[in-house]
Amino acid sequence: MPELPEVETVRRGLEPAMVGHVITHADVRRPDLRWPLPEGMASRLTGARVLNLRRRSKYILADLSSSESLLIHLGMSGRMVISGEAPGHFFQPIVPMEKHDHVVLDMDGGARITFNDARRFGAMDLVATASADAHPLLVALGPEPLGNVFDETYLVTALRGRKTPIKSALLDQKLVAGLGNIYVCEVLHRAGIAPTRRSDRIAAARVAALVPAIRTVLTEAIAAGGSSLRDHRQANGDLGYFQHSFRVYGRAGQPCLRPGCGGTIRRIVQAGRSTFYCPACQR
DNA sequence: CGAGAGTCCTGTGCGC
DNA sequence: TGCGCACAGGACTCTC
Repeated sequence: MPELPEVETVRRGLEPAMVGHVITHADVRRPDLRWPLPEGMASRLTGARVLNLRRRSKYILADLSSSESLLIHLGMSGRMVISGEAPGHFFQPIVPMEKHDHVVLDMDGGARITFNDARRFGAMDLVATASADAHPLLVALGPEPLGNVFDETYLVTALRGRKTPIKSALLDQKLVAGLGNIYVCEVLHRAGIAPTRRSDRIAAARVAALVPAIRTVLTEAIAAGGSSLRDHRQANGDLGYFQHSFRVYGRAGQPCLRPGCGGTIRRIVQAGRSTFYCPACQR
């Protein structure tokens, strides 16, 4: 699935097609994704103008002129595909309908937004804009890793007393919101911390070093348009290319890329998810 | 409460 | 070519 950089890339790609434009037609092609879609979704969207698109963690929020916000989560395999055109933008010719196209939005500028999600772990909901932050899916999320609240002091405090492996802690969206399996692996390699290490047994200085490592990896990944492995595309159809910058993810058996390390990347399983790391330079 | 396992769903790639 | 299995970028829900 899309992690924070992929979601941010999608959000940015949607902006020219959606922001300032009215949804002229909404086609809701099945009653549910991960959960039931909201009651009357198509009619509540039709005629609404998209005021802006924002991101919270791995969620996209479209604030509408109807005082509601459309909440979107891409799950593991969700994609937003833009076709048609918007004033000053040509995306691609309107694409024929495909399997797993679940929601289609036509904008008055001429763009069509198609939400496709094979595995249907994605979600959409409509919520009053004024209380969007209180939505059950958002209310317990931790700070944004690229925001001001997330800093060395916060992370040191948050990890204190946690016995869980640092990999699991960083995947916990209540601790910090937006990291997923790939970027946690990459961050831990850059910080030189073993993914299996107990969270409460990492020296404060090394925990502090995680903060710039997280910021750097996420920022670089956003600049690269995210990572395209299977499903992720930028909304304009382009592939992201941060996967070429992976130092550990998917590289089991290959040499560690840290200069002078000479170790070999290993794959282990933690909490049912693959972890990639270098046993030689991650401690 | 924290931590781990099970769960949802479909597609793909691999070994045989 | 077909079959079965492992695995996939998430995260909620249940159990201990």
